[in-house]
Amino acid sequence: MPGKPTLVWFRNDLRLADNPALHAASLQDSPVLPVFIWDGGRPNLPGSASRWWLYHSLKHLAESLAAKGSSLVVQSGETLEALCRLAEQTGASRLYFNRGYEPEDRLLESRIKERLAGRLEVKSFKGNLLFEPWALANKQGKPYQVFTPFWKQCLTLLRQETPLPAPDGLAAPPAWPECLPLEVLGLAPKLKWAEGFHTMWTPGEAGAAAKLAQFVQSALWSYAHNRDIPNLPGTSELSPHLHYGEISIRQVVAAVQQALAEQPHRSREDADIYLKELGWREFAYHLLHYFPHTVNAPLKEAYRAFPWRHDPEGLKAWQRGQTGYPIVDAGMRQLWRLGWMHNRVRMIAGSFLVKDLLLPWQDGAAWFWDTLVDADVANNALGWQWVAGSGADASPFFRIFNPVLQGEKFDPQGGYIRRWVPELAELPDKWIHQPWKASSAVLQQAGIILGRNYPFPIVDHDEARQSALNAYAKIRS
DNA sequence: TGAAATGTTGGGGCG
DNA sequence: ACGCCCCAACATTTC
Repeated sequence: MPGKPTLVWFRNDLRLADNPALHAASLQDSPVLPVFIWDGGRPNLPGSASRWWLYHSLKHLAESLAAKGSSLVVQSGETLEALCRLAEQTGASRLYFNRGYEPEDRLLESRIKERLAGRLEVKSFKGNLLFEPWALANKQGKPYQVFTPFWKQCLTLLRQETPLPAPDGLAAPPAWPECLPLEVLGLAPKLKWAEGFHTMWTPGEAGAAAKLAQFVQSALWSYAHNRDIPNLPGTSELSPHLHYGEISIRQVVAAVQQALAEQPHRSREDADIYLKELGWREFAYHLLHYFPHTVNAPLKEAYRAFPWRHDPEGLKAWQRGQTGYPIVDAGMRQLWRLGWMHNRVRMIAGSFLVKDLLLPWQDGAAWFWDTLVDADVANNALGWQWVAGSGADASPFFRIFNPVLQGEKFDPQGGYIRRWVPELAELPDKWIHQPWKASSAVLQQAGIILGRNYPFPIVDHDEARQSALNAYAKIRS
């Protein structure tokens, strides 16, 4: 029987299908030893919501591996130490993994190769992006800072690729190393907070595949319009699955391409717009790779001098969905309940924090990091810097969302508000996005007492807009 | 992947 | 019939 085992190090690629590292390992005529290591000391440790997801995803992965006659070896501790120890204990001759793209990942991977390459074959694969950050450059040979040309190049390079199948079976090693029960990692939240997450999410590869199939069957074909309507399931809802690699980006693209090929009458325009959104994800990783400091600091130097306010009460009101602006509050409460917020509302709520409250985007990024199940270093930094106007190809600072107009435009019947801010449910459409303008009779009729069961606006948007423009003027010249 | 401020136009009321 | 004014409606500029 077989030679020495191949260690397959699982990270943000918690799937069996289209997993290049696992696939390559399964082709070797030797046992496969899947391993996951929880390093509680690493930077950018997943936030609470993300850890909830990870716990369930690992559980699912372990079951899938068991069904293939294999097992997931779970350990905790410093990653390099754990891998060395495992290599030693198991006598492994190979270490395979899919590359990660956070700055710390790059560093860790090179340390692993340095340390282990003499003793076993260390091989890494591209599993999580269409184009690795360093694979693309503009005509001057420099990293892109504008999305459109970046995406144009992506499209010229994009090929129809067939995703790899899941391995039929995985040969087990003669003995399994020590494995921690998942519960020991302390990933699941102690509060009941996350219980509602299950109403929307099924972490794991099967849940991801189901979401993709559902999306390609329906919402994809009205994506151009419906993706902006927060009260509709108009988006793919794949972000957390993609973050943990329960589905690969290549599988998603292939599914869209295949649907287009099989149903030529379908709207290519909608599909193209969706693919472009995936392009923003690629762009985020590209930027993170070349400008790693932008996780915490603005890409545009001038923004370092921006006169942000200090307002713990305002921040708290925003976090709890008590700003008095219904669309903002609805978004923040959806986030708390589902670990997710519709993208249109992320822009509105983000703009409100940064431009109406004049609070640093890093505060918003930190809250999102802890509460989003799809929290992702690259996407979070890109999204917040876009909102704040301080990033690459960002929304100009003076582009300030009006929360009332945005609400009226994208939630005209107020269904989203009524769902997430139930105390406003009885208000007529006309006032649902600006309850403070309703007459006292209307408010009474709807059972609302402003300042009691729903707050007055914590800032006046028109005044806040002027303050924001004044603040912006200070850093402009 | 905004919104407000400002500018322009053209139809209709009216002396 | 004509010029003048008003002001939607739309376009452009500015933040």
